[in-house]
Amino acid sequence: MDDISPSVERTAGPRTDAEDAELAFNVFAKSCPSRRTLEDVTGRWGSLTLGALHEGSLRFNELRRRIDGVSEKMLSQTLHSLERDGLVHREAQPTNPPRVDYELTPLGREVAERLLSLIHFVEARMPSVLDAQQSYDAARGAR
Amino acid sequence: MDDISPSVERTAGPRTDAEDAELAFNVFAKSCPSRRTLEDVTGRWGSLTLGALHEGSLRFNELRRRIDGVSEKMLSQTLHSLERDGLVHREAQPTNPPRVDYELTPLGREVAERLLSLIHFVEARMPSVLDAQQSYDAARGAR
DNA sequence: CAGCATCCAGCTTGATACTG
DNA sequence: CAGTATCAAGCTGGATGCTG
Repeated sequence: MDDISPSVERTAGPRTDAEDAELAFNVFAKSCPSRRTLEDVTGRWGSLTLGALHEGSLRFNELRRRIDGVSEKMLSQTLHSLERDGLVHREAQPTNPPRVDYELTPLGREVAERLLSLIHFVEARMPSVLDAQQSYDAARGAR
Repeated sequence: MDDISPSVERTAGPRTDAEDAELAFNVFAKSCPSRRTLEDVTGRWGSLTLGALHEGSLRFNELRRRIDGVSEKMLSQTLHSLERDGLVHREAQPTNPPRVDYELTPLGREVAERLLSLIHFVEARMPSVLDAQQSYDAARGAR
């Protein structure tokens, strides 16, 4: 029940490549690797990093300033994950002082586009969300 | 510099409503409320909950089973957040045993669509991601 | 069934200090 | 500049037990 290969629950019959991909990697299944990747992408710092890089390549400390509140450590860690997933490319120049640029890969760009669609939508609807929160808080727990 | 109202950095001049919304609520700013909401939406359990509810309304334990690995506590907490943000509607029937259905609000549905676009894309490209991970691991730290 | 309250292990995170 | 290393602390999240 806890098999190695990508989690799958299928019935039978032939399938298209598209079906295959979606069925083979199902985020709703606990042990599916797509879950980890989705978390890298949507995580607190991952989403903001991809969002920032969508506008163009940035250096380490530029990213740090752009993403208000991220620590050196978390940014470093986040960039490693995204690079490992093949979403971000790291370009280091062996100069002194060192200069390293980070930019999205083609795959990363596609991911970032979908992510930004979500981010922009949330930003645009914040007034509605804030209203809902006030109603909710007014109704129940003032805590 | 740490003001109360939604974080803004603008130059000047008139603006459209759309511009207004995007500029007023900027996730890249640490203290902007949109950041919290984005985290509710993209968080580990929030994203899966919205994804699951996109296919139709579900009861508490149906959700629990659907989202492999979520605990009672986390699901409960997640649903409260999403309800508070106005993305999920809770419909309780005062029967015995109790029956509670959760479903997306219109706003929640729009968010879920954008989220699912991202989720499906990631699922579909997992083979590429897995390849990238292997290359990365092979090159550097076998850790 | 649909939850809430409590406890606590441990992973994540943030400061700080140090390296190339 | 671009990170790594280390350590304390706090929050996340799981397990358990109970309520309506």
